[in-house]
Amino acid sequence: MSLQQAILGLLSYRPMSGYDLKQVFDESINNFWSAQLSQIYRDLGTLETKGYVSFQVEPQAGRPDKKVYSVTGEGEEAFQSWLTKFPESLVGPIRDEFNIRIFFGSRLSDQELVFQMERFTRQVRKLLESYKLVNKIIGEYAKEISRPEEKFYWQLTLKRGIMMAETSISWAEECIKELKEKFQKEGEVDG
Amino acid sequence: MSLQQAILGLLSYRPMSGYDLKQVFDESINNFWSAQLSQIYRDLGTLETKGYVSFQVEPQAGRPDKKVYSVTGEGEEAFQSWLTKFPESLVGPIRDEFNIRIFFGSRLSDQELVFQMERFTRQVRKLLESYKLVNKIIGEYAKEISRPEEKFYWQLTLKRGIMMAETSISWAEECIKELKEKFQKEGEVDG
DNA sequence: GAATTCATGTAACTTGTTACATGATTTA
DNA sequence: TAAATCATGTAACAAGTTACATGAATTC
Repeated sequence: MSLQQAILGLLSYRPMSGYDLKQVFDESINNFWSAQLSQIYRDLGTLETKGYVSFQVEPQAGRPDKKVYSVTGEGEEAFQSWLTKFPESLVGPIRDEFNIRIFFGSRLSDQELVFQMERFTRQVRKLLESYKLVNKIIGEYAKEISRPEEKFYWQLTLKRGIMMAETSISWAEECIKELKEKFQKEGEVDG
Repeated sequence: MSLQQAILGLLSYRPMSGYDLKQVFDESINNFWSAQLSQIYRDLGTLETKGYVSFQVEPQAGRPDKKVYSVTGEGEEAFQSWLTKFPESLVGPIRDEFNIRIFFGSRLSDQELVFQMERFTRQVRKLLESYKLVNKIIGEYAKEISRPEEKFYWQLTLKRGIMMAETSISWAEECIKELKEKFQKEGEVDG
């Protein structure tokens, strides 16, 4: 459901093709909602059947034709009504495969866990770096679509991603410390 | 995929019915992986077809029969091999509907956003409270299954949940502050 | 008397992922 | 010459959600 809403919201800024939408997802929304191209195309189809979007074919020289989608009046209405109806529960389920492996960590060596945790922090640090870039893109994009007032809200959501990433790093570092202490103690007992 | 692995891992501690598994998910794993009962039953079926689990029917007085599942040798092997093979990317996609609404926050009033943010913090605070309970359950459960060494790893994953929840609250409070500043400024301009 | 707990599931549906297919143009 | 980019999608599958069905026992 939410992917369709996100698509409607993005199209309300400016008409786009499925391919364009994928770029926007990857360089901004990705932080809290990701989407595969195949899913975007499918949901654009569903939205069209519902009458929430319509498209115009834009021929291109030496490139495949573009289908440029825009939100219809009905779509605009549906999106606005979805947006204002916040669900009772604002905290959704989390799914994290890394945590499952840590949960069953007794089956792995503590050295292996430290190694994976370090790999984890490196990946999250990269993510954090990419967020800095997103911050720039946000400002430019807001100007591009002549909606400077959007920037404020986009930054709120980005801020959350940044804070979460920073917390992830702190957590992993804490884990590494505890794991190292653990196998130092165990070493003492053994030796 | 991961749900099946989580089920195998939990069953390796002690044989359980689908219903039992649901309880364990709800009061511990829920923090980073949730599951519907219907999905658990389905995946138990799939695991059985794969030969990774087997069950024994346990008749009960005045209650429906229990199907108590346990991990087979093959299942044990499959789980261990999954566990040791960490994927290249340790940071999975996030999906958060609340963030989508904030992202498109310019379509809502700042007062409404403050209201929802406050509701959000209250819900996360409740979650945090429930984590304290989980902490107790973890200790008891580790003893119950005679695996005191598990507690350490369970606490690592729980710690992450706690830190994430705390960060969410900080973020929302920061947002509320900024939103209030925003509409105070706008009030000044208007008045 | 109504709701919750225990215990099983099925069916229908929605959402997300992976692989495949096409084909020109541009960059390394 | 291989790959990435632009641009469309389809098909098959996996995973997750919601609604429905049964039925006794217990608690409010």
